[in-house]
Amino acid sequence: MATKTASTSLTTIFRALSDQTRLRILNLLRDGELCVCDLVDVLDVPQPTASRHLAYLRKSGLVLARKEGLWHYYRLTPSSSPFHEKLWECLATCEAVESELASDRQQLKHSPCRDCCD
Amino acid sequence: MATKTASTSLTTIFRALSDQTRLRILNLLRDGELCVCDLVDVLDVPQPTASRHLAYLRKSGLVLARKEGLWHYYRLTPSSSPFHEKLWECLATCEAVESELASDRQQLKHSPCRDCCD
DNA sequence: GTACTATATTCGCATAGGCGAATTCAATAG
DNA sequence: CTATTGAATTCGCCTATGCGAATATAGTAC
Repeated sequence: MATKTASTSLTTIFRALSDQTRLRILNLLRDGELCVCDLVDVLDVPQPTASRHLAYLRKSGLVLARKEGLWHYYRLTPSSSPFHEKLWECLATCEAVESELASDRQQLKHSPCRDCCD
Repeated sequence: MATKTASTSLTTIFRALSDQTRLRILNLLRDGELCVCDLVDVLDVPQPTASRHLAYLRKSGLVLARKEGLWHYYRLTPSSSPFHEKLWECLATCEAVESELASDRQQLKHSPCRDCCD
């Protein structure tokens, strides 16, 4: 199973971005770390769905997790290569293409859960 | 089928990049346009495979095709938005991550078919 | 210990998408 | 017209992956 890991790392990363829910998660994390409840709230998806996609993003190395009591905070992995840096720059331009991404972040600002976790 | 087109255009593009063969094709096209026979030669894949992936890239808007007699030339779609531009910049950094992409382009320089088509 | 809460994982199912093989289409040459 | 060549498409088959539902885990409070 791990035989082709090395040669497929880039495709794994792009595949992580090829799902609307994961793209929305990554876009939301651009503002800083969020707990799963924040994401569930803004994305309006079942909690297991959010967790599943976060697991995918963790495995592909795009996000990092941090536990604090019951809350698990996720954040974007800091860029560690020119590729990684360009990828985040590319992510930052996605909002201009899809309005849903922009409205997600707008909603985040007014989220009551966001305030309590901050 | 076209109901969710608008909300999935970004994911469609990232999915196009999430396949190793398509990634190799896009990377090769960074040097300029190539015909299908060039790609088949360098990628070492069956011709229908190359055509199938090129069709995918065409539909996702990442490449443009041009006919000239029997030959079909493909090239990267010129960037038309900040997102598109960043995506190509990101593509340009992929070679440093995966050596296969770099060796593909090396091979292209020595390809006899490349010379005949040029 | 039990109860509660936040998150993660598993299961079963359905769809998407990749591949090899064969076929078809398109353009040129004779 | 036929033959040839470059490219595209179709057909089965198989694997990957997304989802909803249910369950499990982990941490806190009592």
